[in-house]
Amino acid sequence: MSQGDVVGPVDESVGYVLKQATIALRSAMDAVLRPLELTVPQYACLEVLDQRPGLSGSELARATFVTRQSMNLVLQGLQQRGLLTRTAVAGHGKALPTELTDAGRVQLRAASLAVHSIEKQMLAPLTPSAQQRLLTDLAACAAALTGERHIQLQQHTADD
Amino acid sequence: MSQGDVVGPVDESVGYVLKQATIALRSAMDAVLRPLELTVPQYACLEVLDQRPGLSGSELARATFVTRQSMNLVLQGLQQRGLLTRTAVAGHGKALPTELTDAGRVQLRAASLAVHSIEKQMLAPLTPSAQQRLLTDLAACAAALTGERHIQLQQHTADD
DNA sequence: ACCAGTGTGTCAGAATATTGACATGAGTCA
DNA sequence: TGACTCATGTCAATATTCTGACACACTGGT
Repeated sequence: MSQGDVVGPVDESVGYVLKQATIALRSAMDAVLRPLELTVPQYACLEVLDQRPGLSGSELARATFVTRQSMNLVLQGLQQRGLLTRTAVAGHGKALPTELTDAGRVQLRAASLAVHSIEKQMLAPLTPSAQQRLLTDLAACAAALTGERHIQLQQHTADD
Repeated sequence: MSQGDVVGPVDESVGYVLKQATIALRSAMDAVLRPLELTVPQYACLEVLDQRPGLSGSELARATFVTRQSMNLVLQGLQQRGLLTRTAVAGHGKALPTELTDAGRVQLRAASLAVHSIEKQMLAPLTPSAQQRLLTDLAACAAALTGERHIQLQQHTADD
């Protein structure tokens, strides 16, 4: 913004590369998830739920970056297939703790294997340390944007 | 898949971190784009079109990772606002080269500045070399997935 | 005990993107 | 020249997601 920043080709933009990677991963994921009759949001829901049982729909929604309403539809589909339970019907108004059933865990196990295989393939061109660095840097980038309310105190870590 | 791979917390998964970063960027982008009355897809279209004038709708769609149909709607909106032109109406059937108008370029200039500011903020926690590395690695990851038809010959580059 | 404030689940409507399909024009090859 | 294939633009229908809104339950303070 200060000096005359030439825009440069789009493929040097974070947004472009990020979208490219996201699309590629998303596409590969629902290719391997389709045989299991699972969508990506459904898989994400199962995965989070396995690691943090008893989460409510709203909490699940926040954890998977969707709205409560969208998560609700996901949960309905999963519940109808007997993959999870929601403490019966409480009529109206309060948090419904959600948990995986045995069938849900079985399904998740298969899905998790498939997805991890994809992620492994995606990271294959990178060395293990480069993989770890990618995750760390990506998380830092996201934090730099979401925590924009505060001034990020930039400490120059001479990492390379 | 071979050895007993513990699934581990989701936040160590590429997919999770990738989605996190994508959501953060997307959200920040349409926050700064909204005052300009531009959506993210619209901005992407303008940006690509500025760098590669004369592109057809289908080519534009591929460049921005959406379908022809979606791009068509984007183009219609942009055209109605006088931000781009499409060589009149050719009735039916053939590629319509698209170009930015002067107004389009002006609008893009403002949008580009805003978006670049966001991207800069996003990459702020990283050193310049780490930023470059992130882009490169991300592109490599995407390529590893989209070019999955071939066996990727893994050449161990001892980079770190 | 009362009452605002917050969080949650759910319903309804709108917006957006996708899939499927078709007609048209261009290029290729016999 | 004619037939075939391919790519493009567009229409229609479907699907997915989001925004807005409401009722209900728990928590805090008074």
